[in-house]
Amino acid sequence: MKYWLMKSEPDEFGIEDLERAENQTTVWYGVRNYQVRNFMRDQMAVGDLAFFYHSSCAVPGIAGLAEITTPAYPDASQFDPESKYYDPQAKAEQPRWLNVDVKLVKKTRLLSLTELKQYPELATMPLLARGNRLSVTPVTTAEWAFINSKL
DNA sequence: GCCAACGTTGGC
DNA sequence: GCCAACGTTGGC
Repeated sequence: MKYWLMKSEPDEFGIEDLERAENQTTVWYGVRNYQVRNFMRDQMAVGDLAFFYHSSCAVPGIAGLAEITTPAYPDASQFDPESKYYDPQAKAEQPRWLNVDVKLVKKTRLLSLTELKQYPELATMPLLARGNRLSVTPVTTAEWAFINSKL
């Protein structure tokens, strides 16, 4: 099993939205970055766990834990001209973009980015690397355990 | 295949 | 709202 960190803007979809969602599950759609798509396609598996991270907000940080509940499958929004994630170059017979479903495991206290940066144990996390913009990044077993001990 | 221009992300 | 960082696009 692998561990991940998945970013979402709480103004768009936050941990409370996941809590309220049917089955406390949502489609993690809208990924339009090849590296992230490949993570989902090649490395993610059902049962993997993820930190649910709030980005682009007043206090960015980890807000909860979630579980991957499906393999990667085609992201429907790429075919929807009404969607802001519409990709006119995506073809139904060869979808370009994939998504997975995630289910809430639990809401946690908000472990802020500021606090994450204070732990030397976490210094090598891609999240904390300069200029990192990936919305999904891998988390090591050690990082997963360490962060959980602080939640 | 190079690389400048452009768009997006995301912390501050 | 600013701006650094980075990915993508498109002209050549």
